[in-house]
Amino acid sequence: MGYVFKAPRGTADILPEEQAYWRYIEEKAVSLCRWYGFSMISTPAFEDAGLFTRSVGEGTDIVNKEMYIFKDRSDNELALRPEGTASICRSYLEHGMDNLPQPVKLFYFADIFRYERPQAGRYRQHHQFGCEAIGEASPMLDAEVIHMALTFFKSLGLSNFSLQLNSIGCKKCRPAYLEQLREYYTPLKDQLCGDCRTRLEKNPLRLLDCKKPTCQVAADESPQSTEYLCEDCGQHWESLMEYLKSLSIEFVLNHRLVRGLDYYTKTVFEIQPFEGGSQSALGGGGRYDDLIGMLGGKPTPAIGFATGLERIVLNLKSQSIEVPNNNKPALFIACMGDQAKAAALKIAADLREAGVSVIVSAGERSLKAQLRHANAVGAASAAIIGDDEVKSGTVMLRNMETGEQQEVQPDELKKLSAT
RNA sequence: GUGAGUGUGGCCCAGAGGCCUAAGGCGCCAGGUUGUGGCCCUGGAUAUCGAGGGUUCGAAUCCCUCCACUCACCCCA
Repeated sequence: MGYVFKAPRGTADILPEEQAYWRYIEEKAVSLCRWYGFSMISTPAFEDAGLFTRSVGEGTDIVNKEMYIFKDRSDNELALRPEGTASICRSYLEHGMDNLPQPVKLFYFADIFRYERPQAGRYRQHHQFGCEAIGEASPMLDAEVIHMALTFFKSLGLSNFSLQLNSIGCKKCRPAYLEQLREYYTPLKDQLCGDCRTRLEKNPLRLLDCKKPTCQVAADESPQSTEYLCEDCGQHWESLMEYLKSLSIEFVLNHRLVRGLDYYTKTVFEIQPFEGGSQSALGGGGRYDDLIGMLGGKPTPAIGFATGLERIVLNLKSQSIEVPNNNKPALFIACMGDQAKAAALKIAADLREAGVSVIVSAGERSLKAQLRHANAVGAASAAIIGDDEVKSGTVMLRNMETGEQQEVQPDELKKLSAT
């Protein structure tokens, strides 16, 4: 391994043998989005850093210590996107999508960058599939997005997860709740960890998801946000649960689920695998009714969801879920002699035009070696072309499964369908 | 940021001061009679033993420093 370059820490090559998983996931996602009426959108991998500091929040870990910030040659402060939603909202505003029929439903695949210590299921560059429904406040949409997320995982064959759900209110009712939290926690201050003492001042919500045992004990007894919702949020919350019920969606009411981004309002949810702890969430999302406004748009409610593809692959593997592999060629052409090579090339070209996947053996190898290769790549059939075949204008077609072979006209090969 | 573990050919790994000019398996290449795969057999290529320094007559094996990777914590996907 004395090479000069390697993939930077926290990044990974997705090798050919891995790609089947990725295609499997992407194809499911795309067709699912069509069923739910979402259209695909792509946005740049980097944006003005301010977009994220403003939307994700100054006090969040993502902005504080995980964002890839850099200045370009014109001194613009840019950041590799640390999440997907902010960019989508920026694009929504920039392209006047508020003039489209609402809600505007968008989905995306995006590389996400966060400067973190890598470990299982966590990378500095990872990939998310996400969707956002912008411009409608109804909890129907919350239910639909949640339903879509769950359907997505189920359609992949995953069932080893639970839906964690909570409502964290809005800017009207949250201050009162935060006040309750402070009142509750302040007498307990001495039992809290250092982080939580500062959270008490800066971001009391985050007190709830601290992992330290002593802090957890405190969190168990803490006031619950759903008890302090305002009229509007309370109604929203109740209806959402009704809708979920009518969709037969089970969930775990997790009053300590608060999520790490500042822009969430009302509904928040996370999909958590049964194994792997809380740091291995498959996906998560929630409502962000104030975000578009924070970015300079008129008040526009929205809800979204995102999931990490690496973590899905991890789960597909741990659940031993098989994914289709379409990489095997229908035909491998072995050839010997200059004339045969030219003929092989021509036949392959014609077959591909006819929709048959073909690999032509190139180079100077023995027939034995060529067939070994045919076997290794999993070709269903092999065509052998040598001097005899060149003379007669035929090819020897060999079934790689049974070993049977027969002389056929090149055109016959078009019957071989791609597998 | 913090803590723990690991670093030997493309991959998995043996090896614990001299028998290592480094074993084995997988994979790769070639051959087992002339144009035939998958099994089997034979042969072959590929290792500055993570890097640098030190101890020693002698180090992959001991010590130091650094680097990388992995896992965990924080937090998220």
